[in-house]
Amino acid sequence: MRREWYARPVLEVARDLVGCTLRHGDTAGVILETEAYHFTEEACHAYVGVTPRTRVIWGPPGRAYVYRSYGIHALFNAVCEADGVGAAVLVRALEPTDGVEVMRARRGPVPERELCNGPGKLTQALGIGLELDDTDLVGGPIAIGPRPAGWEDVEVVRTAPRIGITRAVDLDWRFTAAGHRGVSRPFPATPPAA
DNA sequence: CATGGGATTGACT
DNA sequence: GTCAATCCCATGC
Repeated sequence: MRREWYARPVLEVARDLVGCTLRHGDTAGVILETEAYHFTEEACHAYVGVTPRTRVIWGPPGRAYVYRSYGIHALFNAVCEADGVGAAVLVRALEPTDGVEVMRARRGPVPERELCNGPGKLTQALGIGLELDDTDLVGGPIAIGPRPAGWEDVEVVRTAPRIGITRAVDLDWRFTAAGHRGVSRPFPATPPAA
């Protein structure tokens, strides 16, 4: 994708990312689930302003924000909106397409469906580590491409509140591919009010 | 300089 | 269902 593609409202990018291909080296998968984060809401790391940790989120769009969660896992985000605006999309789950054998080697003996069905799992499967923080998604080691054959018309569902956060939990900023519900975790206990 | 918490996962009861 | 692991860094004294 070109840089302008990322320089849009973060909710649009989060929605459009579902069905796209995420690639690193010989491994790749189709994005099944995303969450949007914006500096105006408390759950976003950038909420606190520009710090050494959040510098990348506030930077130019089309770059990777990779950070360590719970001291153990690397989570991958695509930085969005204009330079100077703190916004990013967290990729929560993939359907593996390329390099499945490599993924299996990295992930260990887990069921096929658990290779990439979580934000920390997919980074491990694709070999995305903290050293790729602040790398470019335009011509860099990590790339995001358009929807592959068979995914052009995937239905994107704006689902439920985001997962694993303790603040701003009321925002429905999570998107999934229809038919792949609960790819990373079971649906939140409280589904969106009908 | 010390402390507390987090956008998670996997193992165990 | 519950709980520990583990480290970066923001915050407060």
